Amino acid sequence: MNDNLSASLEDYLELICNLLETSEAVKAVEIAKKLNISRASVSEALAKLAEKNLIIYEGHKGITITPEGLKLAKGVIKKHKAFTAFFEKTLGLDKKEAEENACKIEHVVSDKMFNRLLAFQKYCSKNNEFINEFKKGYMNKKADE
Amino acid sequence: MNDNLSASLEDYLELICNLLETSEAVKAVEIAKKLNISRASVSEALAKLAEKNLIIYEGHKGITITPEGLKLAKGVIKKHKAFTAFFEKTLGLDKKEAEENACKIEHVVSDKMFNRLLAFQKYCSKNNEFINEFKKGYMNKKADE
DNA sequence: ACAAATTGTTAGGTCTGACTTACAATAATT
DNA sequence: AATTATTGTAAGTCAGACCTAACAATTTGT
Repeated sequence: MNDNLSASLEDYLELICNLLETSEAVKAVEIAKKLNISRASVSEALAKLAEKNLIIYEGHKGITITPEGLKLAKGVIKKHKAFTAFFEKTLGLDKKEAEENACKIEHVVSDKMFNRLLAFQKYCSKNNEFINEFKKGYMNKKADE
Repeated sequence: MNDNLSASLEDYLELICNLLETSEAVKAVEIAKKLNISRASVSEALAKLAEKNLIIYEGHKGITITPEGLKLAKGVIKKHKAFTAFFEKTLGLDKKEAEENACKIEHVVSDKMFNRLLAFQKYCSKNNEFINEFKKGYMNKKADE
C-alpha cells in the first residue's frame, strides 16, 4: 500500500486539476488528446487515481476530483509555480527552461525543502536590488546561451 | 541509441567516481555491498556503463573510468554538491534533508539551470547578511520541524 | 601447487510503470 | 432507433531495475 504517486500519475492529477478550473468535469478523451497518448493509457491511469481516492471517475459523466486529490494536486501545482518563479525571476532563466525544470523537480522534492524554497523565493522577490546585482554579475561573466 | 543515463546508472557512475578517489580500481563486489544489492545486478549495470564507454571493466581487474565517464560523473557530482550547498547553506536545511533532495534533483535538472544555480549559490555565499536575514525571518514565522 | 574463498558471469525470472492496438460496450444526440 | 462520441478492457510490448541460483574464473592461504 504505497500511496506515493509516480511522477506520471502526479502529472495526470495536475492536469485534471488544471482542466477542472475551466470545466465542470473533464473527459478522459480530453486528457488523451492533451498528452497525445492513447485512451487506454489514460483509462489505466485514471483507474489508478480513482483507486487511490484522488479522483471520482464515472465513465461518461467525466472526471471530478476528491478533496484528497485536490489537496495533492494543489500541492504539486504550488511546487510547480514556486520553482518556476525561482528559476525565472530569481535565477533569470527564460520561461521555457524554467518550466521544464520545474516540471521534473516538482515530483522529487520534499515538502520541507519546498517550503523553504517558497519562503526564499518570496524573500528574494522583495529584494530586487540583490537579485539584479546577481543577474548583472552573471551576464558579465557567462555567455551560456 | 539513447545515450542519456538513467538516474540509477548515473548513481552507479557517481559512486564509482567517488570510490576511485581513494583506490586504484573499484571492484564490483564493493559496489554491491555499498548499495546493498546483488552482485548480479551490479554486473549488469557495469556492462551497460562499459558499453557506453563510460567505464573500463575488466572483471577481476576492477573498474576504471574513461575520460568520458569521468566528465559525466564529475558533472553529476558537481550538481550534487551545488544543490546540497544551496539547500544547506542558503536555505538552511539540515544536511540529511539537503543531501536527500540533491540526490534526486541532480538527475533531472538541465545544465543551463544548474549553471545558474551554481553561480547564484556562489553569490549567496558571499552575501551572508542577506542569507542570515532570510533565515532569521524564516525561523520566526515557521516552525516546520 | 592446490584447495578454499572470493569475485564475476550468465541464464532465467519477477515486478512495475507506462505505453500500445483492437475490439466491445455504453451513452448522447438528432 | 441509429449514428456518433466516448469509454472499457483484454492482451501485449518494452524498458529498467532488481533477484536467485548455478557456474566460471581468479586470488589467496597454506
